Amino acid sequence: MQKNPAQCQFVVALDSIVGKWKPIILYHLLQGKPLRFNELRRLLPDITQRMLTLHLRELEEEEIVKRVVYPQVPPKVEYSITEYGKSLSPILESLHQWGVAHVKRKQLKMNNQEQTETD
Amino acid sequence: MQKNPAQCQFVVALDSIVGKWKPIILYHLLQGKPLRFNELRRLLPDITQRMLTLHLRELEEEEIVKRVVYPQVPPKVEYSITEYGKSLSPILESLHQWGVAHVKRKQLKMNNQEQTETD
DNA sequence: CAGCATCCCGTTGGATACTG
DNA sequence: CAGTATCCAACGGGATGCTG
Repeated sequence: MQKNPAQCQFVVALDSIVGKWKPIILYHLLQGKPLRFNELRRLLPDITQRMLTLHLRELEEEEIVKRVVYPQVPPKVEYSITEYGKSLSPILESLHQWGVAHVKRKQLKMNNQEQTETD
Repeated sequence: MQKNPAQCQFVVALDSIVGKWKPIILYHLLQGKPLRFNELRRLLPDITQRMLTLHLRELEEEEIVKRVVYPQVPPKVEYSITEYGKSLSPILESLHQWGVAHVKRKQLKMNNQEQTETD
């Protein structure tokens, strides 16, 4: 790892965001409504139970996500974004926008290529 | 991977940034001055040649970084940020700031914990 | 100088089965 | 419902040696 502390903090921030499903989990929780475990599963059709659990635990550890267990049968657990977690919102937002633009750019390039190929 | 296209773009953006050394490489190139391969190595003392090459190639592929080869002996290759690549700057900047704040927060918490333990 | 090739290992994530 | 446990595959990344 890089020694220079001024440069290392990128990584710290990225660690909280990186993980195959973390951005999407955060996206849904940032909508504001607390979500139950299986609600999240439904929103992320391809995630495995295991990964959902792991990622949620990590986000909880960073205090980005809050986990509330309702002591009842059948069990009910709700996940929500913390106030602190909301501070990630602008970053996610800019990442998202940049991503959209980036994809468009790539597609444009692809089209131009086909164009010149068929010329 | 998530099917919903509106949510997928996070990942696209992250892909361009993620990689153990990419943020730090970008940080240096965003200073504006073109850098030679070995200059970058010196700035990232712990990176291996292999990883520097791989990451630079990926960034080049995304047109975030421009690679210029000077046909001379010994070879000289300069890497610089593209105009397009500069559009990542605000994102990197916010990530950095969030990272700094996040570390401070963690340290504060650690200190408080020691405090209560020794009470 | 600026790489590429090869081999290797640890981590991340996936598949599946089981449980309070 | 909301998880755990176990096993396994893929990939990112590291170490080392060679080259135009």
